Amino acid sequence: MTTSAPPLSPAEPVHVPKTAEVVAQAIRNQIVRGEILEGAALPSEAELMVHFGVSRPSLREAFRILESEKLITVRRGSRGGARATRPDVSVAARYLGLLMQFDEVMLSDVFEARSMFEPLALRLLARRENRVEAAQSLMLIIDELVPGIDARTRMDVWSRFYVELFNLAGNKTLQLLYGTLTEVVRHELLDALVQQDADSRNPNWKKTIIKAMNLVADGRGDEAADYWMRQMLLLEAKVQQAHQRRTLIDATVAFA
Amino acid sequence: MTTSAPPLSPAEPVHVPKTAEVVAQAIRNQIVRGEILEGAALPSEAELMVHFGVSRPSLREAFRILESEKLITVRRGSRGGARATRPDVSVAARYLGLLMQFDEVMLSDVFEARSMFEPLALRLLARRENRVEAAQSLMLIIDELVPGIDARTRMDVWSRFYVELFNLAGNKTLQLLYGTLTEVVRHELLDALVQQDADSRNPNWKKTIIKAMNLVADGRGDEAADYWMRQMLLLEAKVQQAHQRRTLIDATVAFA
DNA sequence: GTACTGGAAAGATCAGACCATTCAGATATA
DNA sequence: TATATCTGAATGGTCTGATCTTTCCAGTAC
Repeated sequence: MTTSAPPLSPAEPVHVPKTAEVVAQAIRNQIVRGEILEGAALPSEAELMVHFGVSRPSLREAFRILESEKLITVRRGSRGGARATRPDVSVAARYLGLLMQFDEVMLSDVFEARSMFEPLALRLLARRENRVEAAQSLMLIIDELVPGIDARTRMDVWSRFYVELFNLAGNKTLQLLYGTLTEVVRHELLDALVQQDADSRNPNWKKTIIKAMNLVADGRGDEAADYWMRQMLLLEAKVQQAHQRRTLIDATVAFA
Repeated sequence: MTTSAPPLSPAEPVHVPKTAEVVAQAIRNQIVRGEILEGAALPSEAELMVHFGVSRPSLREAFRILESEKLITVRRGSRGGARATRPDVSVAARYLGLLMQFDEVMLSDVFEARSMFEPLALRLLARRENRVEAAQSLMLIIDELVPGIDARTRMDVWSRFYVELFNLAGNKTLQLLYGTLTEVVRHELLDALVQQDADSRNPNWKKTIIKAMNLVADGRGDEAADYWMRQMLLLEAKVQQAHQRRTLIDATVAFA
């Protein structure tokens, strides 16, 4: 007799992994787990082929995947081959940027989100024991913003400031996300700063920072955050005009 | 005569793009720019080979890259081929997860960051004109949290609540980042909820939400955010114990 | 009209070849 | 002896061609 088949749900297309994916996954795991150290060389293509029992094209497809994830870099020539690499936020930023382009996210939207992160860092920092020294070291960075330096250098200083801010704040996740967002709008940031040059020398920026840092050092994180956010909103108002209605897709040189 | 070479900076190895990368980039651009619509089929391998003037292996390497980015899906058989796909946060989440594993980010760190996002959404929402209706619709979702439902369903309700919260808040970037973070800790979230089941029926959760929503509807976003955050810190204290010192790498089945 | 079946379309994988790059050691030269 | 140059081996980059597998569609039998 034939037992009638049980009713099935609508159909769920299972993804059959291709050889390259499987191989890439295996290598990825080894790297992430630390079994292959950063900078260490992987076996040669020939060895990996026999190890995984796959042909060269399949192995190379796996390499391309891992390369696009910046997990490996491949060099040719003698003593060449694949080496494990430390991935950075640029990859995550690329994908987030992609998603944002699909969603037609506006630049102003990204800047808004970014400016909401900074107060979070201030709050966290104000809760830490080393807040006084932290605030001081941050002000040291800001001190480098002497009048007359060019936009490029200014951006570097600001970058270092924020990296250090989130670093001291102590939440690595926030730090990563902020870094990713910054990477997404990196070009626009530079533009904004260049434009700012035309506007003013903005010496009162330092005062803003100093006041916020003092609040942090006093452990008054909420006030620091509020103050910072209000100041940022003022800046945003300016930047918004420049980025009004612009989406990421307009801004991206699209990896060209 | 030989002019002496000018002094060079330390040496910056230029990345020579491989054929597959170039092809992948070209296709990616077409997809992102909307020249290839979601779900639309790309030309067959044979056609793309002549179009880009590359061999089959190179083209296939490009396919693997795009596939790993969820920009295309490839089906075999008659009427098969590559089709454009809408990428989702899972890809970004995978990479962020990778980075976090490298940095040995603790789970508690991710949860902390995640819980700092929600107040941001409340603040934004309280500034919007439709805040009253928004708060009401959000409470409708929370109403589904009747006693006795299982953890899986509860997580779905919570997911919908947060998706809708960030949706109504109006900042797509924040929404994306929150979604990404949630994806990163998806498994642990379910665990946490299951554990919660053992703890209590927590009927006072609803009260918390209702109070926060009322504050939002009143346009008192700061208070709502503060209140929410305080409540969340209480929860975190519990969850922290479970996740104490655990890094993402412990938690990840590592794409296995 | 329904169920089965054969073929065509298209990707998955492999095998082998040849080219290009890089480094190290050998060689030649000052 | 020291330095510059050459040469070859190692290794990845790319291509050509072939075979296997999956999938759909149309034709055929009942």
